[in-house]
Amino acid sequence: MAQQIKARRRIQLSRDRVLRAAVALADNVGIEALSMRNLAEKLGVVPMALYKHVANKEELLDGMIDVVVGEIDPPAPGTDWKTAVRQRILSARRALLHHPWASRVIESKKNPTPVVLEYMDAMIGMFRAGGFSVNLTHHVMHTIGSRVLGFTQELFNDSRTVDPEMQAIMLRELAGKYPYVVEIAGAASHEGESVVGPGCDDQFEFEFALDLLLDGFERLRHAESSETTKIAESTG
Amino acid sequence: MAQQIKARRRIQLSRDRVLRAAVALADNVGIEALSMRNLAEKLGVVPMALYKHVANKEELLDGMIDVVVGEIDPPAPGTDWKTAVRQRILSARRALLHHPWASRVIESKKNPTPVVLEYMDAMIGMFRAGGFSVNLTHHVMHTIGSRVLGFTQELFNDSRTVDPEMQAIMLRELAGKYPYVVEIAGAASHEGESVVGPGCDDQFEFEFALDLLLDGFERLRHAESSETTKIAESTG
DNA sequence: ACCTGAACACCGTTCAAGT
DNA sequence: ACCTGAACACCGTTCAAGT
Repeated sequence: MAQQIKARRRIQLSRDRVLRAAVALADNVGIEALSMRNLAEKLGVVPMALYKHVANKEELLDGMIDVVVGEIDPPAPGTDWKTAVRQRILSARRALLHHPWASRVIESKKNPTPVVLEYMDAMIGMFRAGGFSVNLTHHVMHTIGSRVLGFTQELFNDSRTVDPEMQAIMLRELAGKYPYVVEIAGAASHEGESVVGPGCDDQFEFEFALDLLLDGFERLRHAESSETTKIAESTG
Repeated sequence: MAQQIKARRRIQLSRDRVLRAAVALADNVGIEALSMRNLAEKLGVVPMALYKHVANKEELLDGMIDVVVGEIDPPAPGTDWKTAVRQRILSARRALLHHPWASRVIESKKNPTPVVLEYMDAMIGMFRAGGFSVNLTHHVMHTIGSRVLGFTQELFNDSRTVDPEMQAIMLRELAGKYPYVVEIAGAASHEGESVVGPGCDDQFEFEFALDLLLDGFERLRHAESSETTKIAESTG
């Protein structure tokens, strides 16, 4: 019996196994509850054993990001830039939604991991292939911001589990203090159920914003290329 | 001498004094180095004394956010929605830039503080006064996201102090691996100085994105009101 | 040479003992 | 009743002692 447990613990620890266990643990208990000690226990290993495979917690988090970004579908070949960008971003969103902690960890890093850099490079390449100039592509990438990885920081953070206390307060007192907020919150939840929650359709809002941005980019690209055409005509 | 020190420590501790000291400390040493023990020492007070004025660290952070949001200029009266929104957001940006930790703390909260709610309410009110429907305002607020408070999460986090190691790596190896990233990084730093850093003009990029969004919103509002006019005409 | 238990220097917060 | 020192239950990581 004890031997069996020992045998199970003997499954070779590898960087990959450490990272996958860390991702699973963060998915289950939340990123704030993920600790080196905690993760080691889950793997049936002494805390210091982890340091064979990751230099420190920072590197562990880097590796976890790479696992998540690795779940993003490869770019679809042979489509126009707008469709290609849209599809890839929505795929990134799907991956990120499976790991709610990932966006926060990505933000907290000050240097992107090679895997993230590769993703960004491919995205920039889509715009360049679509006829955007280097400069316009640069501005466009800044404008799209974190949405390029499928997330935005929501100021009202968690719309799924609305604090019932918050909900109660909102309805009585706050309707007088924040009439516009309440007006919008009320309009968003015409589905029934509750008056405040479950809030709005996050996917719809994400795509609404994404499409507004992509339409804006398209307009700027046309303006840019007609600029060039005009110059070519006047000098040609 | 000892009496003098004692006297200084006797300056009445108040919630306000605690919050201001916390903001100053976070400004100086960074949010990750701000601890209850740390802050207490700065105030010449025993750690537990703080708990008289804030229930816990969470509430301390809430209070700190309120201090920062309180630095945002009031909305300018008597201008069109676009100018008013633009000015307020740029003022928010100015406030947030003085406290680099603030955006991260705001994001990490799951319920907005009353002060943030009030700010949001005023912003929503600007759109409503500008003729936006409740639904369109809702979508617009989601689209603008955290930019409404003057910040976006930068995926390449700190453009001011570029890691020299990163810089060195980028130039040699990575130029082959991430050609598009390097192309953009190169174009952004035509000022001279260094090839990668100091990167791009954050303020320009922020305003570029903000204006693209505001233009998009304006277009949608016009589409919406001409919709209404058409219906009014056909039924009138 | 490799592995690992104990220890270090922190945290936020509880709680009981002091005034 | 108020204040506060010690203690609790954590953390990431170092380091020396064991094999």
